[in-house]
Amino acid sequence: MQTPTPAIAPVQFVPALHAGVPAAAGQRCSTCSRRALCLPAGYAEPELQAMDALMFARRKVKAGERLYRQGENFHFVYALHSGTFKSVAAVHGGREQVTGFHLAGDVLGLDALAEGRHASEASALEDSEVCAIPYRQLAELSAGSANVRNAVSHRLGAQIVGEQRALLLLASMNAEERVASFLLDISARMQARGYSAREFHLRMSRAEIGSYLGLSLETVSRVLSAFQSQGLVAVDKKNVRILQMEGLARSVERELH
Amino acid sequence: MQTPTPAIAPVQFVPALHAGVPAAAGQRCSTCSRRALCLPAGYAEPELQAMDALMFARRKVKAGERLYRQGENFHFVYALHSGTFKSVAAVHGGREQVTGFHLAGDVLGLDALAEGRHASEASALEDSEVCAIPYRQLAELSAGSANVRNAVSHRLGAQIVGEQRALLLLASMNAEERVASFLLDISARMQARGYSAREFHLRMSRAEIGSYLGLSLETVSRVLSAFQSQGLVAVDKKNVRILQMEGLARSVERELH
DNA sequence: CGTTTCCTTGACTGCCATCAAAAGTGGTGG
DNA sequence: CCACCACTTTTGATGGCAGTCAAGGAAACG
Repeated sequence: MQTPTPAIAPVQFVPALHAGVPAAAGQRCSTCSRRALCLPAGYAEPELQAMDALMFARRKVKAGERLYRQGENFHFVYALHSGTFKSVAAVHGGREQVTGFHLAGDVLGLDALAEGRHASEASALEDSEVCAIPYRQLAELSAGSANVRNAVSHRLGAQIVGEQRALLLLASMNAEERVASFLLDISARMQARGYSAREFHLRMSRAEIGSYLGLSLETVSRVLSAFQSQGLVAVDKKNVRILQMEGLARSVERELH
Repeated sequence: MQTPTPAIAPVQFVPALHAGVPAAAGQRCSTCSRRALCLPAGYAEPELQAMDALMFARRKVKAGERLYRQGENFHFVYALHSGTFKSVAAVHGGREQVTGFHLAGDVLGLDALAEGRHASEASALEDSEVCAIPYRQLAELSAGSANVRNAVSHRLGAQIVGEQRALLLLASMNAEERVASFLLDISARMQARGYSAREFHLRMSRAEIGSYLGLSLETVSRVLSAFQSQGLVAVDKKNVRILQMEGLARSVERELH
């Protein structure tokens, strides 16, 4: 059997500053209030100091602005300090597909690892702040520290597992199960960030939820109305209050009739 | 805002041998015919020697046997030397969902990176051989070598991108587009391994294809029959011959009416 | 050779997309 | 402050795609 040339694209690191957008340089992880949620969770003092030494920039990103675009060269991973983002992949026919939503502490941009180019774009759903961490420097740091290696690996693994969960959702759930699953997911992530698990504000539109869940925006709206009339949730526009957490959970798991 | 305790589970490495199954120890990447396809693609001499020094085991896995199970502790990543595997995640209600198919050169088991436990199970679709590489040793190797780091990162990134592609498929394609997309994917991967892109043997059942594509097995069968009657493919049981590659590609992209 | 599993094809049903319209919301500028 | 416009959301009516149920046939397995 002939072995063709390896399919591994060399990762290009261009040591240029990211285009546009003023940035406050020199952020310190060691004094950051979001540290426990973020990439440096579990770092010891030496690694924290090393992260500090990177002196990476914190950028403000306004609602609707993009952090990176599909096909763009890979320079930075972005730690989401505050705000909300969506990831969007453009499909062949110009249509867009939302592949994920991101909250504070999430790390964006890892989908560029394979090809050295971003496979999706990330845009802000509200005014947000991100720490732009040069990936090459992070990789170098990981050579010297098992903690850094583990943290990066953990993020990558979490993204893989998260996408697998989304696959399960899309492949095997009906509309009600998908929407219930979505609400519970957001709820758990809000709680993990210290917010209420029972009441939160959705930053994304029905159309974006629908794209993410593989449903039309009308179906999302209808299911939310149905949940409301069943007394499971109270929905007022983008504000959601969960009234019966277990009822929602049952909506997800009731596929074994 | 209160920051809760970090959600990072410590990865447990138990230095025990993998249970059961006789194994031929001491494989050498440097003399392996699959090297160019596999994890060590792009390694230089020093890294190859280091991989050789791991002296990891090659295991034979018979059709139907499992490499690891959901929830099992993470010890090894598996480089698929020959054969075919499927990854399966069990959903809450006992139902199963195929999350991927794997061919020679693919690396299995990376979904355990996040939690230290496998998030899915891998079972062989035919008699196969895998190289069981102790992850802890691979991680240590990656501390010293940028090539090893890049190779591992590249695999992780490829898995992320691959799952994103599957998300797009499930969220936005109809049955014909999904099946066409599946056939083209298998075709491209066979070609990348030096086999014919136009004629191959599917190792998986219609039910497994359906689970992977989010379709019923009957629908998979019907779409294959339809493609056959359109002269796009010739299907005989599990043997597939692609007659009009462009026709299939058009089936995927014709969603912009 | 019998048994089991897999595949194909048909008939029917139902879930959800699509089309459509009305009501609500937010932003802008006169 | 209010009028105006664009956008989002909700709700209804309809139709189509694919799931489900069912049965016959083919292949694989022991």
